[in-house]
Amino acid sequence: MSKPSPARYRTTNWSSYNVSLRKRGALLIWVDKDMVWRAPRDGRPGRPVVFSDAAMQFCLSIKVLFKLPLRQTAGMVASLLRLAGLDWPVPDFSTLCRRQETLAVQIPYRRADGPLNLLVDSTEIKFLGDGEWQARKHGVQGRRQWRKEHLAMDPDTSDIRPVEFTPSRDGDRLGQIPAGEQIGTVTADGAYDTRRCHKAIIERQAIPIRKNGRLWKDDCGAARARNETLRATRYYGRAFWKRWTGYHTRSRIEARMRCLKSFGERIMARDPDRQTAEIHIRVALMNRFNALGTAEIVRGA
DNA sequence: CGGATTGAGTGACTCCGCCT
DNA sequence: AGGCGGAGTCACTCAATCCG
Repeated sequence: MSKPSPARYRTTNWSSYNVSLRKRGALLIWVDKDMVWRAPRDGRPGRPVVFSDAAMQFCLSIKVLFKLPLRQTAGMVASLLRLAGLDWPVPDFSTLCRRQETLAVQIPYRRADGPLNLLVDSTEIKFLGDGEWQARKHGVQGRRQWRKEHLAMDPDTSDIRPVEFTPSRDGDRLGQIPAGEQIGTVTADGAYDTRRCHKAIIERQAIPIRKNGRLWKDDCGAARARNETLRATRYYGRAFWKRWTGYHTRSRIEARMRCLKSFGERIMARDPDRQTAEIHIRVALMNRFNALGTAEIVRGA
């Protein structure tokens, strides 16, 4: 048996790995200045991770951005690094695939002062194709597979905050917002008007807001808070309420949804975890580009 | 030192989509 | 419709590291 070639990549000077890419000319605008290509020692037994999560996210970002398959992504990243004059190894496409499954994508976001007001919406993204493997894997036959994707936008910065991405039959959760962060209001449509959602929102001491609806039974804190909101809405009327809650800004999150869809209607990954990672990478890219500059619209004199 | 653990590389398998 | 190439995933193997 022929033994694996000595290294497809030249041996690397590991000590140079911690050099900030930005200092290298910032060839790649979405690379964080603190990005470390090589994974730090984690002290666990076993073969250590070669590539850091940041490196993985970078490679997968290239993949998403240029709509490349895994194999071509590895080649493109190698080429980019060469252009940047960096002698760094590039993960194998198989490594990319495996690490994508467990990758915790870092989604950059900016924060304005004051409590966070969230606009929540969801959209659906189609699986790759309708092949038999899906029916086999997911036990659903003859039905198109969709993933529901939840986005929460911070209207102050237009950044998308970490989202929950669940199979459509699962419930909704207000996850991934740091526990220390104060949430002011959560604005969502009727799809989120469930007791579980309200419970999650009330637990964070936030005010849930929705368009219209009937009163619930006053049997728990979540229901009472919701009823109060509804009564206020009815009392003051829709127009005032709209101004009060800024509901019209919902159109902004729908614009962000369209933006997200511009990455393509389909996700390449087949496994749910990898799909989640892929969506998160799209969101991270959107926020990154958003942070580069957003049009500021002011009323004329 | 050697077993346990875990990540990376390799080849094979399967699916998708294009082409004929 | 079927062939074929490209692509994603998986099982297996190898390699590196920890720990008793």
